[in-house]
Amino acid sequence: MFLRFKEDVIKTLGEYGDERFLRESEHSDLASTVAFKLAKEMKKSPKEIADEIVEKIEVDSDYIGSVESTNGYINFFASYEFLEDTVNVILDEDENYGHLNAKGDVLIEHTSANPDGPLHIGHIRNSIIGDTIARIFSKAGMNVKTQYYVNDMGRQIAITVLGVEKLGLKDKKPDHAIAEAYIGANKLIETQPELEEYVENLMLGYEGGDEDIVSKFKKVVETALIGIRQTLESVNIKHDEFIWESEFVRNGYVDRILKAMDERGVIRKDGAWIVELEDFEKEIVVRRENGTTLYITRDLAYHLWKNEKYERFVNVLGADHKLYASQLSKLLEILNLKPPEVIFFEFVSLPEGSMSTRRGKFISADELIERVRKEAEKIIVEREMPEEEKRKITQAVAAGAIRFDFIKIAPEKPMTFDWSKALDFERQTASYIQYSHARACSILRKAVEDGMPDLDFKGELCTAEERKLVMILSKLPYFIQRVIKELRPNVFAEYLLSVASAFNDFYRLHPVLRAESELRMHRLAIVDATRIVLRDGLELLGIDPLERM
RNA sequence: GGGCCCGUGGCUCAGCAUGGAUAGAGCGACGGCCUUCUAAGCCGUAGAUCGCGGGUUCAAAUCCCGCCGGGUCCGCCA
Repeated sequence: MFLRFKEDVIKTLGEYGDERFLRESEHSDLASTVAFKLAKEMKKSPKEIADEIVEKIEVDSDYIGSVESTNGYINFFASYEFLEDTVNVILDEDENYGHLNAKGDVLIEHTSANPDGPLHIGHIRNSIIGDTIARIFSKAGMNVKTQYYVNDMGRQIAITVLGVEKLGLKDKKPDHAIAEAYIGANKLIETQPELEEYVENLMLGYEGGDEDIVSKFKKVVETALIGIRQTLESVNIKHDEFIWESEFVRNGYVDRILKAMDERGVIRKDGAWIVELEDFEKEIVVRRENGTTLYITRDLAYHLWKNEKYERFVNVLGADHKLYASQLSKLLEILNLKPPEVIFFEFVSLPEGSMSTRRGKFISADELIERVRKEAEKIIVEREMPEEEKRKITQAVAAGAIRFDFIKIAPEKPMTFDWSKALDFERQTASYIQYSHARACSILRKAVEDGMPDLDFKGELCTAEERKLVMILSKLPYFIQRVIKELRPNVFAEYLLSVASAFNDFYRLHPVLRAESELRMHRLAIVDATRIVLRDGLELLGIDPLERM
């Protein structure tokens, strides 16, 4: 709705309707700073210019209530009709509100952690960003698939195979058992360097398709993935597909990409196959002298495959992959293929330094979830409700707290993990939003108990807090659009927080159930519209919108 | 050594793309609010040379240059 208001403002401004000069503002619903820009060339003060523009323009939009010139700003205010349309459209479209009619097949690749152990709190940042982006793209109307690219050909997996052979698998959650084998094997190699050669041979055998070795690798990778999937599920994340790196060796895509590069004449065959990237002053080896491929070769093949199947493909990657990703993109461009759009996120580190699966120095996502759940339990024990419901709420609150804690931070910000903060429910904004939603549900539930309520929003009944709340509700589609354009899901978290906050301001000052007739219907409509936006917004963040808590 | 990212109240962050109206939240601190729709809530107070130094501009947290501090990358590893 806000999007149309904005369009109307641009139209109304005519030749001055440059979107770049529009600002959301506390002084109005939308402000233009165009007068400031014109001041110099027109040799007049911004105030004079703004006055003149406001004088000149004709408003031909039901959504613009008034236009004012203040200190050089041109301030636009939404009309009652805009507010009414907003509430009515939300109530009418319900779960479809926020749909942008965006089209196209989109692939979002996220998490893609090496299957050599459990996900740690750095991986989960990746997962949460990826999953949230996928939900928001999907909401906008795109056909979204999510993929986990399984690095099954890595040295780590070969080492883990060695570990499982030498040390066996402990009886614990599968991904944790795998990590133990991996860490143990690394220690073995340190004391027995001759094992290196064995690892080399495993890798060669796997790429070559040696049946015995292939089945060993498969078992290790699948075991790890069982545990990883469980972890992801506990924070409401589910991938549509798991794509194994080795598939591209076996299905011919690796050969195709090598051939394509060869035909472009960019390969120098010097025993190994080498591509020179002048921009990077670097030589990239894409095929070893012994005929085996490298990680980047398979990744190129994967992206050739993405090019054939999808219109847009987005990767969520740790910032340590920046240089690598730009080299991959450059190679794809040389081949006339589209490079991926990438969301980079900075590291999650521990107070004592960075994490490492190999050294066993990490906090697993499972541990985080478990401890946050225990903390949430402490609050819920005091409530009177069935045990089953308490369990469900605890899980939803814990998963929500974790997801929100990660998603609210801009991806480019490095994070230092702090247990005391992660477990502090006073500062858990997710449960604050869930709680606001539960409050809205509670009011509506009681209204229904009093008999089927009528909802009837009237613009002229709006108080300042109601007007502000409805304006914010009108921006859901606008924020969905922004996330899609900017690939920054944290702005959506910020938005949802503002919805909850505006609702709480309204809640404090405006009794709903005790209000009479017209006012009651008006406020019930606001509550219901807010409920819808909070519910859908929470779902976009992968947080369960609880009706009671 | 070079590239990229971060540096905003005591703490965690938003704002920076597209410069503009008194720099916004939350936590923590202090003082209040449960006979009123869920107190996982609400209200109020204190607290900021926006890392430092220059520059551009009528106007800089935002753009440019230099520096400082932290992170990260620079394999015929993945």
